[in-house]
Amino acid sequence: MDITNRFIAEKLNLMGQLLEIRGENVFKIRAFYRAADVIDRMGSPVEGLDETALSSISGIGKAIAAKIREIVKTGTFEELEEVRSGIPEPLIELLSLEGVGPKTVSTLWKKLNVQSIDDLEREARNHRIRALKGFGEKKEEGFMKAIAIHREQSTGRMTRAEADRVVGRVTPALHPGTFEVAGSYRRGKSSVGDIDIVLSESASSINPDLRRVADEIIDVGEKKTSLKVLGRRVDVRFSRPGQFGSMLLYLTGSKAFNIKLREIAIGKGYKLNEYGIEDRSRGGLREFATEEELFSFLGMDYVVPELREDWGEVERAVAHTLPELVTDREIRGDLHVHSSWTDGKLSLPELAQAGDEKGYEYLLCSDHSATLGISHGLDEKSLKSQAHEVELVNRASSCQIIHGIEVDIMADGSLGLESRALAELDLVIASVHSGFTQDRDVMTRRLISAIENENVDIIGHPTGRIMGRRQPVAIDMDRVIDRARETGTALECNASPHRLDLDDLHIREACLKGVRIAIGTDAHDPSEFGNIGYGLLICRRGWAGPGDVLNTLHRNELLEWAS
DNA sequence: GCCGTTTTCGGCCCGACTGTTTTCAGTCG
Repeated sequence: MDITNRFIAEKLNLMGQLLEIRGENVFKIRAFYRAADVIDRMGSPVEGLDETALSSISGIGKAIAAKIREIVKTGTFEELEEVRSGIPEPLIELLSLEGVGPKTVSTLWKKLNVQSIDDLEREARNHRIRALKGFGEKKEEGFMKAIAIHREQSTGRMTRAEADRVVGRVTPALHPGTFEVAGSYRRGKSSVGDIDIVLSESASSINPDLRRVADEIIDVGEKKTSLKVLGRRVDVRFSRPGQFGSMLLYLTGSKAFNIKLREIAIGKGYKLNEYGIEDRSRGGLREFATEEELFSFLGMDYVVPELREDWGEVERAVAHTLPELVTDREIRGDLHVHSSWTDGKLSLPELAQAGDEKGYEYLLCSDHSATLGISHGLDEKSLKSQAHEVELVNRASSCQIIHGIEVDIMADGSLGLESRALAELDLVIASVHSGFTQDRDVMTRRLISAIENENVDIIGHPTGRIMGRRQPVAIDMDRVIDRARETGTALECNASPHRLDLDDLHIREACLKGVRIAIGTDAHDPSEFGNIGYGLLICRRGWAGPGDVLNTLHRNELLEWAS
């Protein structure tokens, strides 16, 4: 059985939670959380690393390195099992309740023998909690409410499309130029937890407008207001215009990035917070209306939001060696669209026209192959007719249709169409659409045999994940990326907000190794062409430069690359 | 438990908000 980074991170995280409930040293606890976070965010598996290699990773020392080795060998570690044996397992679920942390759990457990959410509900209903020191009526009500929320929704994250709908509802209530959406939304993450907005107007002047667009007001304060909009949490933070830069920086995060920046400030004798920078010895607050001024004050280059993850960008900004990222100006076309020849809505002439309107040089028409029954896929014969129509349409349009296909990768790694048919096409995308539950080794070999096929140019949505619906397939991405580099095959960044596949970390790994990325919207409908922006954000988060992305090539360069 | 061109010991990001309190603990982001 493979030990994934996620699995290791979960064990370390669990250790942190258990130690919290036990009331251990907070810095020891933090060390476990930090190590878990570091492991979880690493692009390549740590399973094969020895203790020396592990402890050279920042945030992992000798002790945790040894525990990771133990997890790889046995699936757990001795100290974890020891701590776990003294604490009832359901206690941990209590931590997922809003407003309930380790101290609360610990007190409830020791004083009232509350071991589960059901226990807590019973005690709260019988008003036995208010009798405890430090607890009262409000706390009891809060617990009941938190339990209700917990049961109602195991709160999933939003897709970017959903986040855009929430933002689109809130921002008309705000005045242009007075606000910025911050948080993971601004960083371009593939999914978003809640929406954070920084606003340079005062609470009193704007709150009535916000009330109108909200389903519910959660909190109202002088410094921040929390709303529920379209069922999602929106936090609005008020800032004086003169302090807007530091507030925006703070609320954009990521948390790890903020901590790194504060450490840099400390190293220079300053204290950084959301109001500005204080001189630790002389006092006095220096304010920043823009983020650019703040970065400059700290001697750093401006770090775009997409890079703010503490993946090495802070050091690069200090050394003035930040990478050049791909931008929308360099995108010359969409490398994955469907037509009405199969399950798409637009005919080829309509596609070409839509491409024109987007200012594209080309669109890669990649309909499904016949093996995928549901979408009336193309066979060799219909591909020939389609090729003929493509030729006709291209004569009348400035946006050129590149004739391709999205061919199925079958369970055994073979392709859904004969090589003879594929060889006729300009570009071939190969994707997995079935048999997602194969084990890791089989799935990896399946993808690699598609990569090795001489006709395949791009692997479509390589992990197959669909947000909130389907987990990514088990796959050895290192091996896939290595083989893609050796064969000159590109990997897709599927820009559908439900997929965003590959995601940022894998894009980063691929680019580091010299594998090209193809951004494709997988559009079946004209409204989906705009999704290209989501894919672009993910690529930028993966540190992709213009040279890493196939869509920056001119049509003739692209066709040459594919041949 | 982790970390280090000022440190191998003594630090570890910082503030808002709530509910419980007469000055603070706990939780959250």
